[in-house]
Amino acid sequence: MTAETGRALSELIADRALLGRTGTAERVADILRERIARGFFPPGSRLSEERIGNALSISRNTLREAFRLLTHERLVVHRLNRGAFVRVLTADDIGDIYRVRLLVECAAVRDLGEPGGPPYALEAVAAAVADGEEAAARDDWALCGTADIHFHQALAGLAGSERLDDLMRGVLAELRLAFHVMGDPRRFHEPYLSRNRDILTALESADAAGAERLLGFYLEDSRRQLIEAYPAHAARTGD
Amino acid sequence: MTAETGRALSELIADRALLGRTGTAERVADILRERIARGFFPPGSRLSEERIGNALSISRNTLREAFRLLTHERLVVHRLNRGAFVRVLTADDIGDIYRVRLLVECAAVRDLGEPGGPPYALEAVAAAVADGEEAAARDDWALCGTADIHFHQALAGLAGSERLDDLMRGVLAELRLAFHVMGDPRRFHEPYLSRNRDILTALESADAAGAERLLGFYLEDSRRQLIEAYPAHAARTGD
DNA sequence: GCATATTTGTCCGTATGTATA
DNA sequence: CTATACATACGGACAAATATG
Repeated sequence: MTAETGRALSELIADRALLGRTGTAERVADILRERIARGFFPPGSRLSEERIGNALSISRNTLREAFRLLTHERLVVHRLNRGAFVRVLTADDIGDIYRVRLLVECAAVRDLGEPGGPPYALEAVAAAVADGEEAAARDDWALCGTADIHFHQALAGLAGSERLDDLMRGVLAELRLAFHVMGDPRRFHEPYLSRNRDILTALESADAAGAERLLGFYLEDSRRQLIEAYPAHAARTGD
Repeated sequence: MTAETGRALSELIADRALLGRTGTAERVADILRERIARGFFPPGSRLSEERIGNALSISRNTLREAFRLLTHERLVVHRLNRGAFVRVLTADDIGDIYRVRLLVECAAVRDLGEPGGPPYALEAVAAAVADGEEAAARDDWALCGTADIHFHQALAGLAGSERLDDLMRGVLAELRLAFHVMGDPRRFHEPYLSRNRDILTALESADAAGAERLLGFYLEDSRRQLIEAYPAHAARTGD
């Protein structure tokens, strides 16, 4: 058992007290999803049915249902007769994720300029920008990464589509897997703080076209930086 | 048991011979997905664990895993302690589906005009148009609806994104649920045959902007027609 | 290459809680 | 209010595949 795995299991046991109510499988999936997002279960690690089932005091059948949920969110891969593993993204995955982001996020921002759309609801966007700046002030770069993801989720949310929200929630959760195989989160997240605020400012000035342009540059820069830094680690964890 | 349900169960038993190998739950989900798409299990019908499990000779645990898969595809809703039901779309759902279609399909077509994109791969689009025309010639309007969905899936596929393909596959499968509560499929599908071909022709002429414009009108007309015809049935099946 | 131990895949039977008649 | 039907979750069982020595 690795040190990370041991710590993750302690946290799981602590969470056990909270799952008394309804929908056990969904609750288990929620817990595992958060552990994966936080990096307690890093990409590539195996999710043992026996070990996690014992830690949470749930049956294998229930745990397997939770795995199914996470598999469909692409956070877990299921290899036949070998079990469940935390997904390891390829460089192609990252490219595809950014293709989706560029398409959806830019369209959501652009359509704000069209007549007949709902009134701007920038509260969530502004809150995410503030959270990111606050986290940076406290040198909490993991939290800053979370705020950045919330910022982009809020941008996509401006489209007002339940299905696009689901898509982006999933895609950005996947992207987090890539963050965990990158070192130096500060160097990766810090430069984008001010660019997030610039985009918010443009939106508040009703300059949808300007916001879209800034966002396009942002995503292209981010994609390039991530893909260039990625392969070194991918070679280690791929199979 | 209704007549439709009885027929569906016979078909399920016939399918039993095919699911001997691996991944039982996925195979069961495949079968149920096709039955739902074809309308053997119409929107609103209950999917009894015992009945279907007996018909397919599989255990409840395996069947429940199949239900989970379909639930995450939004084809099935799971009400706590009441079981699994084929989903009944609301008018809002249809509106959201068309918002996604407009955004994704138009962007996929538009980006074809940009430099550096992959070479046009219109084979699947052209094949879907031909399939639709052939089905119409044989008065098979269910098959014509299938071809129409394949046409739009192929359009979205021009973006070359695995995740967008998944999104559109799910969204268009949902849209099929709406088709099943509408009568007169001929009146609904026939007018769009020539419009599909017009879009294809524009793409073959490298006129991405023209294709995008035609597609936008198409989707707006289709959305309006569907939503106007929908509420009469929604009132009957909604709860 | 072979034998063993571990882990997963599938299924059953049962106890409990919930909604409906 | 009681009774019935059903879904949920559990624990145990066995076969099959994999990993380990």
